[in-house]
Amino acid sequence: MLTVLMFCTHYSTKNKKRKGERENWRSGDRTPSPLPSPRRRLSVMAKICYQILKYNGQGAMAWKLNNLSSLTTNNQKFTTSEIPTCLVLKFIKHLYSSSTPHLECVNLGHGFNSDTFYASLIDNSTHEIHLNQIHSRIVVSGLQHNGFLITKMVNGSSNVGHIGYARKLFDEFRFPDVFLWNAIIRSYSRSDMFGDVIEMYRSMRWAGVNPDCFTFPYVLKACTELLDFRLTRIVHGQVFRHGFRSDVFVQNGLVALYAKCGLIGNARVVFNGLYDRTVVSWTSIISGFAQNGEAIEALQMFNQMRNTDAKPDWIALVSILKAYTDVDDLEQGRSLHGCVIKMGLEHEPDLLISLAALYAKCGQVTVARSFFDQMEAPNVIMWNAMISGYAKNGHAEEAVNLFRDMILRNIRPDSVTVRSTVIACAQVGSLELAQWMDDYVRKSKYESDIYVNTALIDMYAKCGSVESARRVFDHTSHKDVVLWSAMIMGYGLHGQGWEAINIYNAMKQARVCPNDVTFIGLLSACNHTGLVKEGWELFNCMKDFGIEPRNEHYSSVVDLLGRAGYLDRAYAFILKMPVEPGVSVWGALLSACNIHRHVKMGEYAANKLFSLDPYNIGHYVQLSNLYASSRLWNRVAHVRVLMKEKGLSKDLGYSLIEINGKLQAFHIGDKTHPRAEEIFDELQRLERRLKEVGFIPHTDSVLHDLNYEEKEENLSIHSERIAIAYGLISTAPGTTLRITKNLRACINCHSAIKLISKLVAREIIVRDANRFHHFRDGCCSCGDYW
DNA sequence: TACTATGAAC
Repeated sequence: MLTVLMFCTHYSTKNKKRKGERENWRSGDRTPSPLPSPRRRLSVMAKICYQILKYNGQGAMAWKLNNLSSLTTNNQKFTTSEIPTCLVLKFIKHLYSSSTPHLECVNLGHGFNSDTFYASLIDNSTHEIHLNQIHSRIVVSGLQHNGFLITKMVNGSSNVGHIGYARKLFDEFRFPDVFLWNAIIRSYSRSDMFGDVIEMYRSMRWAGVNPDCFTFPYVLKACTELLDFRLTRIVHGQVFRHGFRSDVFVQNGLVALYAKCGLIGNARVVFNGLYDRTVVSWTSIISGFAQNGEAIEALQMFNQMRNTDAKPDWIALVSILKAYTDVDDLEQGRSLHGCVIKMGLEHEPDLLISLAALYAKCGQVTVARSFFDQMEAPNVIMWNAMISGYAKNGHAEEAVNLFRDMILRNIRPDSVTVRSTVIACAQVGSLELAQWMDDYVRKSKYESDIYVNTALIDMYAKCGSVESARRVFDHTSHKDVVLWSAMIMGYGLHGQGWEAINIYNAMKQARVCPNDVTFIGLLSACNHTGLVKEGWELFNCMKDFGIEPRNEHYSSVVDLLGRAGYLDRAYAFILKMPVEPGVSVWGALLSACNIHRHVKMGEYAANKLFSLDPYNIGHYVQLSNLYASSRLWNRVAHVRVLMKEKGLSKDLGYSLIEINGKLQAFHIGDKTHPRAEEIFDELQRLERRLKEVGFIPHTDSVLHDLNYEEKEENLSIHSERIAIAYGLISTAPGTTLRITKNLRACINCHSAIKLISKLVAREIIVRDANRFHHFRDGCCSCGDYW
């Protein structure tokens, strides 16, 4: 109060200055101007100032409304219901700036002081400032103890998103009735502050006020959100005791609550007990079934619903669709789609989005796209469904193009869009694109979004620049376990096992607890670097963190041991596994047998693989290579027959290189490029120089077919070599060449590229199917460990 | 004076 008095004194002494300042705020100056002072001391205005200051903390803000001069409606009369908000506000402003506000108010008619008038003002308010002013008027009119009006005020405050103001209003009211209690409970519910809902509910009961049929829906919703089973039981008991066993709103709340808690049986009992079922009751039980993975039950319920008076709407369908999307059930989704058409709901935008999401997730990108194209104005979520659908199904370029489209059309991407696009960029593998995307993120508001940054780290690692990945990592201030793990993975991919371990140690220092994924990254980093001892130790300390190893972890260890030549240990390790060994485990053993030419064990592993994963060509090729390296030609032929029987043919190898932002693909012996002649000249030149320095091709790999490419007499025309030659003639000396290959690099090319990097003094970065190879000055970052 | 259900991206 002291502040207010000072405030008023202050302004009455500076009365002369006032006029100029008023001009100022009227002309649109946004800095809060001082309040005009009342001409008469101790006027009504002082009270108003007080209220505004108290409830808003920014009293001057209240005076920033304009167009004051146009109000000349003193003699005009409105009934309360027809007063438009703008006029009301003009009126209030006029009232406030007038020298005799109270009198003018009276002049305007009696209706302007009634509670219905204020109720209409409150209902029309769209901003906290309006409410502040109305509240001031209420206080001035002596209506501050009117429970109805204060309830309205509380509701109004929560509608404009000001829960703190609502709470202040509530706290100042001495004896809140059930309406006011409901209003404050509702306010918390609307602000998703469910803990407070329960707290207020408790206080309400403590104050001896009985909850009514409007109280329980909010309380039940809060129980649903908090997933507090103990509380649920208590509240259910109270519902029972207060006699709301047949109130459909309350009972609907209970159905939803039990369904969300996973107690679908209880939900069903409550639902069956309802004799008056509304759309909401049906939707609650249907989505309950859908969320609990009982899609068939949900659909049956939906069909039942269609035979009732409750007109089914699309909401229930959305939750059933979601259930199908979650389990990739395209067939059921399709039949539901038919249902949607039969019901004439196929133009409902939200259903279209759900359908598109289903089709996109199940790989039917074209169908999803047709929905997308059908929509007049697809929203962000629709764009996101398309972008991530494309990215997930190997159409990464399409995803990026869609993102560009989106920007061109001025549709604001959200963090999910950005993240999905970054993931797509990672798949494309172009560093230039990666940098473009990074730039975009830096300029957007998602610069410090941890999910986006995690995706960026992964993207840079996959696009060949572990340094850039590290830069993003260093610039992210809050690091969670996923971000740390992404960085560890990145180092692993580039064969920098020690860096990965350093990061892991730093992570522990930062008191971030590793998870299963962290260890997958660490173990694969050890694999790619040949750190057998370290990998083994890391595997063994997983249990210290309470992490149960999965197949991925076991296969890493098998790989680690097997590659280092400890085949028997690897085999014994598999036998001791507490879970059934999967494809990755036997695959690791087979490839280790391949390296060390252990035919017997390799055959054993291959047979396991053939029964677990019969249509994966890789296993057959591996076995065939194993036989070939042991010169068991009959068996090689036998494997070939097996492959033919299964109708499997080998993947064609190709390499990509990006020159000036354009991706160029080359197949083996590819002469289709316009500059093919120059390319092959360059290849021959390279070949000559290799011979000069004494390079001897490993002819073995022709037999081995290690990289799955067709058997060729001339190893120098493997696709990565052509890409390198093209890169050399198309870029300035010293430029780093970045190549992506769909298969593993063959040992011959690997050795040749090492030398080439030295001969042409270039860094050559090759991303093969497994990892990155950085060739520089005659060496490869993988240390021949791949 | 007012109430409950629901979903799409990751």
